[in-house]
Amino acid sequence: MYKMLETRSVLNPKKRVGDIPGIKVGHQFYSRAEMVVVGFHSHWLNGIDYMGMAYKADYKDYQFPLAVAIVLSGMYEDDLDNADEIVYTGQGGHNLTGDKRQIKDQKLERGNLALKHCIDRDVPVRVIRGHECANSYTGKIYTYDGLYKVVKYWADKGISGFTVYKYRLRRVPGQPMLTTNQVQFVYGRVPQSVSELRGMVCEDITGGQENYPIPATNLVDEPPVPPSGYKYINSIQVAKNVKLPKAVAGCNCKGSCIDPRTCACAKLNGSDFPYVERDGGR
DNA sequence: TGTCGCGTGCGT
DNA sequence: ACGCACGCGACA
Repeated sequence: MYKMLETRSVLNPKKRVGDIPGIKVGHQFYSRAEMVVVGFHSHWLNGIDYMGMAYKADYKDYQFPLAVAIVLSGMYEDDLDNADEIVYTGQGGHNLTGDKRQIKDQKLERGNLALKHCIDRDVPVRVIRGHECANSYTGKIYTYDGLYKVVKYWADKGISGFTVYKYRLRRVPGQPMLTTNQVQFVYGRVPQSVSELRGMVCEDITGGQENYPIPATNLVDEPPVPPSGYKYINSIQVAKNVKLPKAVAGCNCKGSCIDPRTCACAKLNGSDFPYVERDGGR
């Protein structure tokens, strides 16, 4: 422990906004602790890493607390991950153990307040995604996916009926392509055989819920990392613990209410994808 | 596979 | 000094 503190003080004693020297987009960590050690994300449990009031003197004109990094692991039921666009759920009211669902209303404080303050002055946030990975000693791998900007936030009623704060993040352009789970969907092209697809990571990301399988390939990761942290319902990527509600009797939505969390009768209607499905995992 | 409980740095 | 938090390993 002393060593970790020492190391940390040597590497990046102070939190900072934006990139950390030596850690490029696509960098893979094998545990949360590794990120703590290099000061990339200074919590081993928290999703939101932010600079507290102590940093106020260093960054005049900025509102504090101010967020610098977040981790997406697919643990929050109200998250939506769409690669370049993310809807991230704030912290709090979360049942850390057991079913990992929301059990209380969230408040606009701590990390939630810190993310809100990022909007005011376009402060970019480092985004790290967690994937399941058999090769890692923790069974998980965490990848730096680049800087995102928080473009808006709002309060919402989450799936479990409690107030959650949501943050829409958009990836800053001009960065290397998403190296983690750069999953290229081959929807629309029927391969002669499965083996024809290079870098196949998943034969059907919908898990058989669609009429046609939607395979995904990954030509970037070495070895390829399959989509795992999230699951797909009606082609919509949702957190793992999202459960399909009962179909609304007599609903004639014909797929228009395509969010599976509000309507079980939503169907995939042709090529009309409400969310881009380029990104597989998490 | 799911659940449980210990775990610890950081912000207040 | 206290409480929070998107891990992690253990056990069944």
